Amino acid sequence: MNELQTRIAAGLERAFAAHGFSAPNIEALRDAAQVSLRTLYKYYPSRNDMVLAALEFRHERYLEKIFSGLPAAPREALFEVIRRVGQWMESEASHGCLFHSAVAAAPENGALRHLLQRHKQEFAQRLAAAAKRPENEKELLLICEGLMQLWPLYRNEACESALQLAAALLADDGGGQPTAGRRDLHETVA
Amino acid sequence: MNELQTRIAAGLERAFAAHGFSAPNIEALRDAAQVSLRTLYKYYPSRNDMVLAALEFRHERYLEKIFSGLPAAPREALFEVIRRVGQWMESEASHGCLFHSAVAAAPENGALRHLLQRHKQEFAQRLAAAAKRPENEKELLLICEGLMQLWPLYRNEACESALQLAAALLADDGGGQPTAGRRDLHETVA
DNA sequence: TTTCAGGTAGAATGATTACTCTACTTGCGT
DNA sequence: ACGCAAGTAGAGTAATCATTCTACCTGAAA
Repeated sequence: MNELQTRIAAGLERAFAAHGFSAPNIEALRDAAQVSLRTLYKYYPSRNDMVLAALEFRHERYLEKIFSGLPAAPREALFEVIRRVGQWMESEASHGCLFHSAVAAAPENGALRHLLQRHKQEFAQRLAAAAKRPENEKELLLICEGLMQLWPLYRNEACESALQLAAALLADDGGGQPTAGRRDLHETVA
Repeated sequence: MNELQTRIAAGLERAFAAHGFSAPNIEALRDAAQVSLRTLYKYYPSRNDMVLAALEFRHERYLEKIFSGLPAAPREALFEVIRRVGQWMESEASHGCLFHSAVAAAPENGALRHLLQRHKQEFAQRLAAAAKRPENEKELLLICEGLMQLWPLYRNEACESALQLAAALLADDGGGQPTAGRRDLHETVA
C-alpha cells in the first residue's frame, strides 16, 4: 500500500461519498483520484475494486475518528461516541452510511456485503468495549444504526433521541421485559 | 389507477425487492410486470417512474401489514409492531429497507428522497399513536430503523434487541440524562 | 548517456441500456 | 360486419460506460 495508492483511495472515497455509488463513472473517479486512467486501473483493476478500496479507506478513517481519545468513564464514553457519530454524519455522511449505500447499490455483491458486516461488527465491538457493556453490544449498535438512518430526516434531533435511548438502556435493569422470556444473562451486568 | 396498473406496480415491487434498484434492466422489469414494453411505458413513462410506482405500492402494503389489527394496549401494540417489522424483514426485505436502498442507489433524486421522508414520517406517526407515546416519536422510529439495519446481520436477535430497547424506553422516566441539558419537555410525559 | 520503471493523455472498442417505433392481434360497442 | 381502444412482440437507435490500447513524458540509477 504505497503513498500514491492511498491518495487514490482517499479521492475515491470522496467521490463516492459525494455522489453515491452508481452515478460516478470511471472518468469522474479518475478526476477525483487525480491520476491517469492507466494508473487508476493499475492499482484497482476494476470499478468494483475501486469501491472496495474507498470503503476500506473510510473504515479506517471512521474508527479513528469515533474511538480515539475517548473518556475512560464508560457512561461518558458511550455518550461521546454517539455525539461523534452525529458529527460524522454532519460533516461527512449527510446522505447516510456509505457502507449501507454501497450494498444497496449492488446487493448481489458478496465481497461488499462481507465488508459491511466486518465494518459494523468491528464498530459494535469497540463501542461495547468503550461503554463496558459487552452484554449490550447489539443494542448499542442498534442505537447508532438508527441514529445514522434518522440523521438525514431530523439532523441534530436524531442525535438527542439516540442519547436518550442510550441513557434509558443504561438505566434499564432488564425489569420490564415484553412478554416473559427475560433476556438471558450468563454475563454479569455492570 | 386501474387494475392492470396496480398489477404492474406489484410486479415492479417484486423485481426491485429481489434484485435491488440498479441491476434490473427494463427487460427484466417487463418480465416481472408481465406486460409488453409498450404497456409498461404507457403507465410508467420512464424507469424512474417505475421505481416510484414500486415504492408507492410497497408503502401501502407495508403500513397495512404493520398497523392493521394491533392490540389496543399501547405497550403491547408497540411490541407487536416491532415483532411485525421483524417478520416483514424476514419474509419481504431480507436485504434491508427498500426505501433506503432506492435512495442509496440514486442519491441525487429529489422525488425519491421526498418519498422516503414521507414513508418514514407516516410510519413514525402511526407507531407513536399506536404506542400512545407522541413525545417519543423519534425514539420509536429510531428503534425500528435500527432493527431494519441490524436485521441482515443478526436476523432474529436484532428483533430481541429492539424489544429490549423499547422496554427500556418505556421504563425510562428521563431520569438519567447525559450531561445536564435535560430533554426539553413542553409536551406532557404520559 | 542510456535505460527503464512508472507516470500522463486520451482514442478505440465492445457491450449494455433506456427508450422509441413499426407491425400485428384481440375483444367489444354499435 | 366494422372500427377502434388497448394490448403483444420485438427490432432499431442513440448514448453511455467500463475497460484496453497506443503514444508520449520524466527523473533517477547504472
